[in-house]
Amino acid sequence: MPQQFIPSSMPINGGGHNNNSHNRSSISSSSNNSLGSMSMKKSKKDKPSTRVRTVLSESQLRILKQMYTQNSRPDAVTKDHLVEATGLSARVIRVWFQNKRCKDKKRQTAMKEAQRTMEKVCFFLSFFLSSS
Amino acid sequence: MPQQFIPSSMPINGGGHNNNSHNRSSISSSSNNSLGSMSMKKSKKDKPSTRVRTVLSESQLRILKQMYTQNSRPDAVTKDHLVEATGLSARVIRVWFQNKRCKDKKRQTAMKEAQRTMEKVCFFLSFFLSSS
DNA sequence: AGCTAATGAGCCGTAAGCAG
DNA sequence: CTGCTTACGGCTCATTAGCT
Repeated sequence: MPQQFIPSSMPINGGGHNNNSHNRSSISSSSNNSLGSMSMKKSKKDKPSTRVRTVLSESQLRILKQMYTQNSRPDAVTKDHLVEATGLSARVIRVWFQNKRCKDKKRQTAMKEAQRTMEKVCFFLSFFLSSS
Repeated sequence: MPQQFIPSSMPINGGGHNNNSHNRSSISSSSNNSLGSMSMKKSKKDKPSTRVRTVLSESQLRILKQMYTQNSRPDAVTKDHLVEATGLSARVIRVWFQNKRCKDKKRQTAMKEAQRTMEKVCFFLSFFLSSS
């Protein structure tokens, strides 16, 4: 249930990294293409654990993001384009956009909520101050 | 930013034992690498202690350090380059950067602290001197 | 002894999986 | 498709252990 909570406090800090980190990414190490050949069944029964997480490289991410700003819901042709441009599989592209949309929406909702509570706080604050 | 608390908050995650070990003993001190004939796999029983400490050669270290000055937090592509350039495993590269960052940070913090206490000392010193 | 690779725990962001 | 959950890769920080 609560994977998501609204922090409600300014980033007190967080351990760790400066807020600007866009550093994420990775590349497939030299030319792997793990798709296909690996016989991983899609049986829903048991997969004790082998999910292959593709790590997107900086450049791939940049391409995807740019496209996203133009159109968050690209049609098939566009996706095809992206496949070619990034070298990723169509599936990865699709999933990326899905996740991105979802994430964005969630963030926006959280932001609105935060703003609302902020306004409330400000209101009460001004109220108390004016009463004295 | 300077202060860092370790929250130690709720233990949400169950478990989490992940261990991937790619083990690769790369011992390349400048030249020779021949084989790792000694393949000590980790048998879970009997050697609580045999860590393979990689000794970095001068040239490898130079490459890493130079890259570090440019970017202390390289992305995967860059790391991949480093893997190729140094002949070290990706894991070793990653760990090196982690340790380096940590070390740097610690040193910097210590330096700041030292400076602060220095200022205090100077202040008191000047105070006592002026009083006489 | 000091340096510093390596390890482990705890956490975060997010790609992948699945239900609806 | 959305929305939620899960598992993975990487990070920090503290600690352990192998060199010179």
